[in-house]
Amino acid sequence: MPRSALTTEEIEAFRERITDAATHLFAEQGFEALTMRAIAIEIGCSPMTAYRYFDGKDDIFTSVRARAFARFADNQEAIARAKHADARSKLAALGRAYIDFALAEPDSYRVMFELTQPGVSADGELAEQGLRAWTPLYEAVRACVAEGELAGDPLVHAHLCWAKVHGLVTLHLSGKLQMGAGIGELYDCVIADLLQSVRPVAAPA
Amino acid sequence: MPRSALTTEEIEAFRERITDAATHLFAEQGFEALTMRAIAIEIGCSPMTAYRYFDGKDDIFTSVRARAFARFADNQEAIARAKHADARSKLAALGRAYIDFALAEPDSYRVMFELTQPGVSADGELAEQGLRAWTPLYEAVRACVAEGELAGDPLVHAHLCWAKVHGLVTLHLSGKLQMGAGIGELYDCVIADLLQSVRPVAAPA
DNA sequence: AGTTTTTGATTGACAACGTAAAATATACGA
DNA sequence: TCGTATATTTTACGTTGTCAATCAAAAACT
Repeated sequence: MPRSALTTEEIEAFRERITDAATHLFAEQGFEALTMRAIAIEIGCSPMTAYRYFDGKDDIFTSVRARAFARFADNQEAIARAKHADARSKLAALGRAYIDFALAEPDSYRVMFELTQPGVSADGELAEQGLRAWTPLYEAVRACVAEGELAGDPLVHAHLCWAKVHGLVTLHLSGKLQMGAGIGELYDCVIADLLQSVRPVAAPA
Repeated sequence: MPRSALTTEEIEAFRERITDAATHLFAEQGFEALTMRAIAIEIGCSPMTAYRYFDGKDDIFTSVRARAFARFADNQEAIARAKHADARSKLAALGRAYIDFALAEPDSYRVMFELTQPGVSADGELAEQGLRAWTPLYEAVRACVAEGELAGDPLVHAHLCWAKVHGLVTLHLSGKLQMGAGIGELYDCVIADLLQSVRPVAAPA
């Protein structure tokens, strides 16, 4: 019949090459340099070749985001696997790692959270890696509940912890913070605040 | 000599018309619909006319962002002017108003914080309105310090408060929160956490 | 072996984008 | 009325994402 159809592995390999090129271009020269033709040059093929492996540019970008989430999830999972004195210090370590990752790779963090346009499907690889990235923090908070360090709903408190680090990182990366130096102190405080909020507190008004 | 040059007021009026049209287009059909030619149609003139009043599309977009910040600043200042029982309840009210604004006008909030590309100048109308929007929160925290509700650096704590509400709102608007309902509870908790963090606490580890 | 058929990759083209340059319209001082 | 400085439009160029048509290659059947 036909020329031997591409294996699933071959397809996945090519998808990975394209995602690699796109990730590289984005990290190197920013979003507006992420072009179909630029990707094609990087790959060494025609601009239309990518269309056989992706639905279009948005799909490629979604793949880039999923990869960024995957690397972030790897990072968080590694911290979660490491030994910690107790649940609270584990949570603090996860928060530190979260911030460190975002500041070490601001482009990755931006592509994960900032350039999110509505209309992307909630399922697929992106959702899966996003869940992976979120799980360590959630489990750490649940552990704090199990050890009696936390009174309320773990889901609520985990979201609160996430919002604190995410908010500070986002404001920092977009240049909104008014304090030039002393940012380190600010991050210390947000970590301390993470731990403080998981102590039993009076019910909110 | 020449045909009478445009007055400063006329120029400002035209700039406002363009900003109006751009704001409207963005809120109505999203970012990708914000086009030079679409603005021109909305205004009723040629696509190149806007270039006499703005440096280009980025400049127009910056003006849209400045306007969004201005409306947000108006909102915050109104809350700050109102009467409150004490400094802590004033801070809580500002936090509530922050969240309410962001959820009521997600497009405005997004244009303020999400689509921020590096390279925009830090001065001008945008920076001015951004400062206006930030000041009420900062002053409220400073008042908490003055009333002995807060031990540390007001600048640090104000940034922390900002990060908390901004982080939660941003995660919510980008669809990252895992809790379908119960979001109201989450926002209640972040407000409570705002107040809790301005109580004297032990020095961070 | 030669032809057909199926699949992958390329080329060409199109509409839309931002915007530089050239051309045109407009209104006042002479 | 005419000249000139200013406001606006027209034209055009390079780039973008992507559809349609074309090309290339390789396995299967005659």
